[in-house]
Amino acid sequence: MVSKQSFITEARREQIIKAAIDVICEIGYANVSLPQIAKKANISTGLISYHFSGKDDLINHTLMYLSQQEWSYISGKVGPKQTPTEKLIAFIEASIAYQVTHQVNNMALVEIVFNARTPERVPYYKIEDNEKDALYELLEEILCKGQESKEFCVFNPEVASTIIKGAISESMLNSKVNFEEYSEELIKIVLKMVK
Amino acid sequence: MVSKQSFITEARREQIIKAAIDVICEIGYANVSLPQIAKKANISTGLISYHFSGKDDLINHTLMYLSQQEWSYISGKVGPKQTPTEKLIAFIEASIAYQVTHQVNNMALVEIVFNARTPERVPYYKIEDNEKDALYELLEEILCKGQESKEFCVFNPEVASTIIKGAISESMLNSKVNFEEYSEELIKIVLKMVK
Amino acid sequence: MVSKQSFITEARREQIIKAAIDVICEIGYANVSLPQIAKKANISTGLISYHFSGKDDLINHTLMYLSQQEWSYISGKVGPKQTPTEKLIAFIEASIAYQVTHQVNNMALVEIVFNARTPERVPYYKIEDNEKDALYELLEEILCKGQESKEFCVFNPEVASTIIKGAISESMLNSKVNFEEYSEELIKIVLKMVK
Amino acid sequence: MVSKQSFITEARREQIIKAAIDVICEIGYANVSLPQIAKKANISTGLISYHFSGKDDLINHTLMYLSQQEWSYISGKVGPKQTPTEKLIAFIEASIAYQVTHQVNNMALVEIVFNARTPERVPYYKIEDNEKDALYELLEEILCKGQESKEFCVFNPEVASTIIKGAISESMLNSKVNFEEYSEELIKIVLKMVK
DNA sequence: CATGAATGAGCTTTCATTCAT
DNA sequence: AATGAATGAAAGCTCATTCAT
Repeated sequence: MVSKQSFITEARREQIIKAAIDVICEIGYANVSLPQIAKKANISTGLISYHFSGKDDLINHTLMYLSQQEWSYISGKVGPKQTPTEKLIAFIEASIAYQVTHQVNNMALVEIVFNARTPERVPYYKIEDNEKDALYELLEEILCKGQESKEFCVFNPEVASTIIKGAISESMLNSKVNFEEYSEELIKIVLKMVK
Repeated sequence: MVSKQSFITEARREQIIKAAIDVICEIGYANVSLPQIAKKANISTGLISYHFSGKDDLINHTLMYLSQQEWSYISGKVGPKQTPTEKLIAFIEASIAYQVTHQVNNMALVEIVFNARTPERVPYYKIEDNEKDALYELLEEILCKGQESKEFCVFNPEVASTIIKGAISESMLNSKVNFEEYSEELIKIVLKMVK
Repeated sequence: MVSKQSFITEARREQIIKAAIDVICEIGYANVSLPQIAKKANISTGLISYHFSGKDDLINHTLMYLSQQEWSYISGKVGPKQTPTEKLIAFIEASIAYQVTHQVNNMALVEIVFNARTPERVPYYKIEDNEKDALYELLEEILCKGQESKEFCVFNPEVASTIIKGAISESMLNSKVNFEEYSEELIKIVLKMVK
Repeated sequence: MVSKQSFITEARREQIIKAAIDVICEIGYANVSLPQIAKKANISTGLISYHFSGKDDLINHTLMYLSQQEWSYISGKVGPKQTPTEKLIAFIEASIAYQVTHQVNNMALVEIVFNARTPERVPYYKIEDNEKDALYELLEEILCKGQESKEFCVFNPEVASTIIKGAISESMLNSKVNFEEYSEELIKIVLKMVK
């Protein structure tokens, strides 16, 4: 049983994280401040410090929250599929769909990953993150399984997964792109690539 | 004729821009401040305000500088090539080579594009930038020419260029990637894709 | 009869006071905060506010506690002695011994006396404090009795007591001092002074 | 030649230090804040940070300023005297006179010494400070010279100097004390002690 | 052209205190 | 009697910018 107190705390923490996500999207990571997050959440600034050990801690928890959301969405779509080809298609479709249906989440994730740094000033995008890598590993695993079963041809799976991930990420940046069309085309090209 | 004053001014501006690039790489866009750039350039903070109308202005000029550097490097490699296939290969090779030989420039460019926002809080990565688009257009042009000359098969050139650009960008984020190998593999796969 | 409730209350209050003494020694009066005292006592911050009307109230009770400890220690050693000379020696010995055997208490006392102020910003070391003055009065009484009985020569007892008190206090500040030697020497000199 | 710029800076630094001294006396070390010092000096808070690297730095410079003031006053009175006895008398007279004529300085010095701590939380009164020790050494030197010339009798000079220093310091704390009388009496007693 | 002095706003963090439970 | 949640104020510090020189 979860005590009432820890329930309140958990609810508050999630409320703060969601406010952080909104503010990050609206004004950008570089301009985010605790007072603005507090304002968005209609609480006092001090309450954020009460529930998180500091700004870094809040950002890290927000990143974890966002990574888990993305992971559970995509892996949920891929899991039920049987063959590597089906899984690969599902992976691409789900990845792009997530960017459309969870725009705010996706944008906040990008903002954090490309802006946050460790206290030693190492950029987050140069660190190995479990959740981020989890999606990479899922994709690589699909590609390898496909090669083992001879459904896919011979290619370097790591390079291929990087290409696919890059193509997915890039779609967000090209405002001219129609996501449905892009998704279909990307699947066609990728299938041509791996078959 | 360029006056002596404007010559000094130009030299100063470039000195400041280069210092800004270094500092952005070292501590990240979100942590950059004019005093730190001034320190790196061994000048007073006020001098930056004298040569640029503000922090935003300096960032914008730095971005333009970086975009032009990248553009001239890549287009310089692509230009001499004759056939679309050769041009495509040269584009990919040059793009990845630039990331390796101009790491600091590339990193600063990424930092700015993914962090800076207009005064209205619109992220730079959602705006159409002339220089950024210039590379996109060059790539799309290569692809279209190749399709016209029947060297390339039928595919949506906009989607394809987004995929290629994404694959190039992503390489920077995957620390495990060996750039030479990645470049070769990517060319193979892209050729398979377009042929 | 003391009720169970007030017994618990008293125990809590002493627990908090002792935690306050420890924290004051460790980080200094100027840096002390209720949360840190609560942490040291393994209780919630709110509980301190429940048992004391505020931070000032806690400090005042801590000061009273420390003054009483010192007073009972020293007066306990002096009381049994018979002659003024014996009492004077006992006073000096006990005063210096207390600083050695109750270092933490002594240090916390000094920290509070030299740092705390009334709400009107009057420093505690400029106020007449009953317990602090009690020791002064004891010493002056000894000196006067000795003059009355002709054991001591003629001198201004108030000045002499201030000198003796100062010599005792100062010993704490000179890290080179060996307390046993200092105590012996001080007694010699004081006896020479009063005889 | 001192440049005009460094002159302005020096004047500002001294102005800030003097404001700090006043505020420390008025509200006590534990309550001092940069905004209050700035208010007293009629400048912005940021300007203090511009001239000093931080609050600690300002406090340290204030302490140095106060120590040097005291040292130059006392050593200035002692220096011209010829015999150890004369020097000893001058030392005591000057020490107590300084406390009377420079009450604010003396109080601020006491506040800092008894309240400030290093970043590692070591109290200043447990550290060896050059200026503080300078006065101690001057006194000990006087005592030793007097013993060498047989003007003074045999005693432990370190203990004696601690006693004298303590007697001087304590005078500040006893509000009943008349300083002139105290000075005279103390000299009498000390001379009796050393002769 | 260049500097150093100066300001005011903003940030992160900590604190004393209150209150519902 | 005791806790945890919450607030508002204040702290130290850094910043972007301006300005006199």
